[in-house]
Amino acid sequence: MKSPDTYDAIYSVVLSIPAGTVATYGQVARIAGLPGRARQVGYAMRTLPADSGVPWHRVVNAAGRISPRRDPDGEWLQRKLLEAEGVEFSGYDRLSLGRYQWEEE
DNA sequence: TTTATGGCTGTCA
DNA sequence: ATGACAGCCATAA
Repeated sequence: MKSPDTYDAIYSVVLSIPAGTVATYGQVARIAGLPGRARQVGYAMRTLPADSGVPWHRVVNAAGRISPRRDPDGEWLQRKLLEAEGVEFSGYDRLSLGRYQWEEE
């Protein structure tokens, strides 16, 4: 792999997101020390090992929505997982960022 | 190696 | 609110 530290930092941040809250890709990227690399965070999620134990569902895009990924079922799964943590959705995939967005330490 | 694509973001029309 | 553009750069072919 190219930079293990990068992924490690990303995972670490995502793992730090409290249940019932969400964070944006850009936010995670910045906290992980990767400003402007939100996309790479998304890639990190995409290539996530199924057994990584990373709560990727707590990461949403800047609009407070679930990003349309390649696997249509994941979108549904993510919403379900978030609802299970107490996050309310306004529409099919929308949620109140102002209320659930994670405030980093 | 080069190219294309992508779970994004912020700005502007 | 929606759509187009331009940066960011790792992964896949």
